[in-house]
Amino acid sequence: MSGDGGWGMPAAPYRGSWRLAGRFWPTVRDDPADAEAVSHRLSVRAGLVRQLAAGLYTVTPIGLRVIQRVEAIIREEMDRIGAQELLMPVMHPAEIWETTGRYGLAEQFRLEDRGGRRMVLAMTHEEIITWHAARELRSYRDLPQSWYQIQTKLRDEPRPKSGMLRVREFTMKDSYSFDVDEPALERSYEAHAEAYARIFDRAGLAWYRVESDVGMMGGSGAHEYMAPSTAGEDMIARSAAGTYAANVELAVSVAVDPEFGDAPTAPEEFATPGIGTIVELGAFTGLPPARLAKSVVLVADAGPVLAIVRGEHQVHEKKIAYLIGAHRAAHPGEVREWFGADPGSLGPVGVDGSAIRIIADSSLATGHYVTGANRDGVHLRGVVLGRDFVAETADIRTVLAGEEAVDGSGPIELVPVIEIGNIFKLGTKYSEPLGARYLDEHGQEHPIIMGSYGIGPARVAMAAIEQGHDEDGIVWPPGIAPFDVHIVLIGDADSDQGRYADALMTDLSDLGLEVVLDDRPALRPGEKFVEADLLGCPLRVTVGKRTLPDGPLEVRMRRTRETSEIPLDGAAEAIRGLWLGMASH
RNA sequence: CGGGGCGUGGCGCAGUCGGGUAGCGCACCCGGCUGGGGGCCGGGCGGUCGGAGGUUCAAAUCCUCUCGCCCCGACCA
Repeated sequence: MSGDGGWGMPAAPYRGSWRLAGRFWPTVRDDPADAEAVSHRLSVRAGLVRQLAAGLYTVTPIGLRVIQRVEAIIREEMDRIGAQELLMPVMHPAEIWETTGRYGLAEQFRLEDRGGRRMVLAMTHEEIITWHAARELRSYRDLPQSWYQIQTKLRDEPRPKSGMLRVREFTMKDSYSFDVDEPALERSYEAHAEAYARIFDRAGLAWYRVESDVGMMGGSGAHEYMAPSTAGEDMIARSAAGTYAANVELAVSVAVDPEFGDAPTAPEEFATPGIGTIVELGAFTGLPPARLAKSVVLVADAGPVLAIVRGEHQVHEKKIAYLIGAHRAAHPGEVREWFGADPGSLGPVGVDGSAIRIIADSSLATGHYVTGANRDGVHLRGVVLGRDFVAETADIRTVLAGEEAVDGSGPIELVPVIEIGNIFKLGTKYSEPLGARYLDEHGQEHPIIMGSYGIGPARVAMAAIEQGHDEDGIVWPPGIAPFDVHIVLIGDADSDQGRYADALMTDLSDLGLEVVLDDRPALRPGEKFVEADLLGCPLRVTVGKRTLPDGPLEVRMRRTRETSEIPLDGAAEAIRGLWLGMASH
């Protein structure tokens, strides 16, 4: 499911070529002190962005070219599937958000206008677009519709970080589909999935599509588009063959069973003085973690819960939350009151299931385990689920690298990723409360079935930097580079070389390439080369005194650093040929 | 919101422990040399040390409060 480029054709609209002299292009020699992520460091150093405040960035003219190329690709591919661009306000009346119960969310910026009317700043636009749909779409004849916009969104992030990767104000492409029923939604969803594959391929990213969390509110399906990067905040689990891929928030796997040996006919007590952790217990018993059971006490609204996973696993917060709702860890005093022992010696045997809900991870269904005996310093061996204690079984564990994919496609690897997009079957989550309904051919009223689909253009750009850079700077994929060709002029603009470089820029532009000509006066050649490497356009052409009068012209590929020398005669066509060769791989 | 770190010319930093006239590199300005990988020589401009209050003869340095930014965690596109 991953893309490796291709589709490198420059996106419309053609935005022209630049002479660099006099342009605002604030490069930086040193890494900014507060930047950690590669994309953060390089986007600042290459003069693409400047920070205003935490999570608030200004995009420079040259940075904007990249963003606009990403957006142009998005527009082409959205239009191709028949989606229609519109634009909605960033500021909304609070009442609409109250209708769906989303007024007052922590990340929501809220304000009042001069008349004291409560307003919110857009985190997203489901409410607004559904409000319009409710007024305009009445009949099955009006459906399906797909509407999209590229618009500023604001979220009061608790922790902005990593430059443009996690910010409080950002541009997002979001589309919304309106359909008569689930099969129709499925078609809209698949159309978006195809568009997204083309978009991320054209942007030159390596990416995965993974199953994602639909949240506790339901929704019938969702996928996220993930660009692998160590700067990523998310983690996906993926099989070697790639047929299984999911966000770790819902990833499942087949745990690898250890050699259990024969179980004793009944649990046997043994003393474990001073043992309080799985690591200590493993060392003490000489058993691998997979033969130990870890008991975790949680407190949900409905009461205490004993969650049991194997020693090598962790209780997965979200998975357990699906079962028990909001919860917290039990206090030590509560644990002692309910179990008669400290957290280091807990276990399910003998626990009153009517007072304490017991949930065991499904990996415990086979084998026999060492558990706490609910007496300090005492454990039990040979504990068997179903024989020695009763528990609900469910998948409540985190996935571990090396476990088997559930579809049998091999061992799981965990990959850090940047989320660059998502597609989500909303169903009637918004159409119901906002009254978006249509009449079918029999005059029956139904709620409109919706989907929503997002992409963060700046994240696409930052992910491209994360995936494409070297020690000298950015290595843009051809599809979204700020320019296709970077001409380094060594010498004055008013010289034979200068005039040649200018003419070459014109020729290349006429062939459909976007060119930046570094005609800045009084800069050392070395500075121009260094900054060209930093900016990372796919091709660099050097025009200097060696070039004229007879050539050759030196052309260098940024990615491979390969230099080729081409004759002056037909140079523009030859450069275009090189560019096409790069862009199609 | 919990934990940690940092705020000193435009940028990167030293000076803070052990109070005593604010320093370095780069950038910038002027002159010259240079001109294919952030070049060289000479001469300059520029900060009152995030902010407020306090201690002291004296505060970048000590104390209190406060603002901002970064990183880890929790949370999220």
